[in-house]
Amino acid sequence: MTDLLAAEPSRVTARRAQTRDRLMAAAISIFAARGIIGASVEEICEAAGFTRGAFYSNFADKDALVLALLQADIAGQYAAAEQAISAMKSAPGERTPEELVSYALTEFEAVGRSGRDAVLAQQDLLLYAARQPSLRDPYLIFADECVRQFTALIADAMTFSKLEFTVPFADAIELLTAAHSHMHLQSLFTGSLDSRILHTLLMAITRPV
Amino acid sequence: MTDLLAAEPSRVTARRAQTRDRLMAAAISIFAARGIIGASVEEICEAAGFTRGAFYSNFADKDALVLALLQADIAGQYAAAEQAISAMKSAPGERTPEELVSYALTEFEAVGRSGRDAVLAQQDLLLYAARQPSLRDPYLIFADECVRQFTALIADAMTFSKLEFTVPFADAIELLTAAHSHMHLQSLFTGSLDSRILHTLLMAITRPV
DNA sequence: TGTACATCAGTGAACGCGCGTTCACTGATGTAC
DNA sequence: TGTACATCAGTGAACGCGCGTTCACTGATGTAC
Repeated sequence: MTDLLAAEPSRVTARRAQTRDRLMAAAISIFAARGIIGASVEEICEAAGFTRGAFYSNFADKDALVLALLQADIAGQYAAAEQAISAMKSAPGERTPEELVSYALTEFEAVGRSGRDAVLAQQDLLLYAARQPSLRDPYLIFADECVRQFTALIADAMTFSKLEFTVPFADAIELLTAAHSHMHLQSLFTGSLDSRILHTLLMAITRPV
Repeated sequence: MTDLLAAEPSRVTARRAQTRDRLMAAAISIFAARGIIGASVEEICEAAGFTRGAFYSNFADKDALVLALLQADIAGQYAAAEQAISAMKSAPGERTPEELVSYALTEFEAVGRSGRDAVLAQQDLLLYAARQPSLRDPYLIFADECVRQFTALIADAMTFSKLEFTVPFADAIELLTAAHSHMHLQSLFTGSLDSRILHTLLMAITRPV
């Protein structure tokens, strides 16, 4: 019994895990460049330094890889939120409450996946999931988890900064999420992330406690 | 001289224009279903009732079709904005100023391309343009024009409703655009368009003159 | 520790398929007399 | 109006190519004695 249970995790050897990781990392940049639909398995394997056989030894097909990426992203998002909160709490200099929250959001960006590749890949993922019925539910779970992390971050930042929303909390989160996405998509064309809009929105929907 | 000038438009026969239109309409639904990258020329032609030769007789390649779609969308957007404004001005019943503006936005949705296919195709177009250098500038021109229409609509609606923004006008437009896009993307998963967020935002960033 | 064997992880050739694009063609449309 | 000819618009077969997926294989890793 004990042996059987122990056998399961030991099946996933370190070598195998590393191969999976390299394939997944390569996939993000290839997805960003060509889109999930346009990315060929060969191109991903080449970028990761493997042949196509290695891919099919690790993933049933392209959708399985996409699913694995979705699940892996949640962990990173969680770490980013935690780190952003503690960064804010030890923010240097004098700051207005709004600036503190803004600062937390900026940290959140910096820690999480927020480069051009990540933005392109993530947006592509959304569209892919909206089209592919088999990925719809996994994506919704992923999105929910992202909103949960984001909510925790904001709630903590608001309490710390002694601010409250002038609109229902859920609406505030949704508006911030919308502005956040918009900002990222803009950055695909301008080349740089401009968080002014997020700041404007924050000021418009918050007040001191 | 007159003949030469007159000859140009007569080159584009009615038959040819109709073929182009049918190909473009088919392209939107195929793009929505499979993505621009994943959509095959054959599938588009089949949906439009032509063979592939007809496609290449009308468009240099797939990118030329995408470009034509971009340009065609601007006209539709313009008509939608105009119609939304006049619909608002003759809105039935008693309404608060915010409701009037909300109503104008809702009308804007209803008239313009805002079905599931249009949302998917438009979002896909954004990503496609962000990746394809040759489509970057045409897309930016398109996006600018959309913002211009949207701005005209909002400005008119605000004046009519005797409201003003509590944030800079440009920021207000950007926030509304962000909420607007967010709403549409949400609808891809929920299946229905929920404009509550737009209304919340409007109330948060406006006040009576 | 050393050896013999078993299992595992990744290789690379092969397959069938569908794609984008081209082009010689034919029927439809337009023009000149 | 009718006829003969020219141009146009769309057809459909053909091409070369790259893709996803499979599979017999080999070298690497792990295990038992």
